[in-house]
Amino acid sequence: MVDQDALSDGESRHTANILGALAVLIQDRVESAWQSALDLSPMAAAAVVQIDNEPGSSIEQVAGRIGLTHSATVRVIDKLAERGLVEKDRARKDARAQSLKLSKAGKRIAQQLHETRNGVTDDLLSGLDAAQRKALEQAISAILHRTVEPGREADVTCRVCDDRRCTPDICPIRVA
Amino acid sequence: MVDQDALSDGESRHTANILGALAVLIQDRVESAWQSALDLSPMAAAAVVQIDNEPGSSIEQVAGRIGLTHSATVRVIDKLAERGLVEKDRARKDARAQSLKLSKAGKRIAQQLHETRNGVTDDLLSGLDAAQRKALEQAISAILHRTVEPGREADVTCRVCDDRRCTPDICPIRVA
DNA sequence: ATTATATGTATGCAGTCTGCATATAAGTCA
DNA sequence: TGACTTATATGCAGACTGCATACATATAAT
Repeated sequence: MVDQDALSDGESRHTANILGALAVLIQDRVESAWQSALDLSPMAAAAVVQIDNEPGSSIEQVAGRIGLTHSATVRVIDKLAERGLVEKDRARKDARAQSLKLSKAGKRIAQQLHETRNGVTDDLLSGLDAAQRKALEQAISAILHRTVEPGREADVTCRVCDDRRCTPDICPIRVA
Repeated sequence: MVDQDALSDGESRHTANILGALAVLIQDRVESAWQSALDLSPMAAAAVVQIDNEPGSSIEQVAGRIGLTHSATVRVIDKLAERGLVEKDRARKDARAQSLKLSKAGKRIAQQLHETRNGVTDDLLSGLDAAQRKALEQAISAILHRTVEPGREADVTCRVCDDRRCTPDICPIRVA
């Protein structure tokens, strides 16, 4: 039985499959390392990153950028606050909203979180030569640029990115 | 503050980060499509794929290949059996073990599951030209071949792969 | 054959994560 | 002032998971 895919090229069929396997591998390694080394769930890690990147954010804003409902985000941040990683302050301008920021311990966790994730992805790349890396960079950039729609999906896709490694002006998802 | 990564090349630092973002994107799209279109959790999908690939497997064997504990796998398969997707029969050789196989509906779901995942990854590749695809294939193959350790991690990484697109003799994780 | 051990399944229990519905507080506008 | 919107918080329920344990079956040693 032949499947009805858009791509008829047999080579690309294989490429698409191993691309999916690579995604599984990366997420498995990153998330299990976060859990075991830092006791952070995937969404807790995302919340930490977002509060680190945009101090003063409200819960609502963080929820939108990590792709959770508001109530789920309230609980994620509640747990982080109980652990002393996040500090809540009612904002001056709008007394409804929380103004979130990381404590010193939270900032430390944020750095470790990025190091952990970067350790995984750097290790994957470390066996490639310069030409292979350049080709990979170019292909990934093209994919992200073409397929990620701006707005919510872009934010959610970048929810755990390291902004020291991908500022908005070079992010293939953001760049025009 | 400069971080202490193995890779000092600034270009590779960016590449590693967007590689991580790509993994997030793929897993988000695949898993949310499975959930909304087929009502399958990520691990339920993996169990279906594994039973499809190796009919007659025991629960224990499936657990090992998808990376869950035995008890969690019992429940995943129990739910699939309740839905009529999986059929359990006590094996003849060993009356302790279940011999799992997919029902007709289960096989249909398995095909849809692969089509859904392939739809996501094919779409990502569809904007690349032949040279880019070839370079990507080659880089991903090199990464998987070098970094995935045989045995448990290999099995778990391949837990939702489409064996019509990646037979063991061409799988970069399996080949010597 | 009997007994001890190992293997495969199943289940009680608890903990985490999530979404929906709802309640409360605070801001906005007619 | 009153109606509406926005931001947060919480009760509730459901899904998923691991640990500890119970039970059945197989295997091996005596």
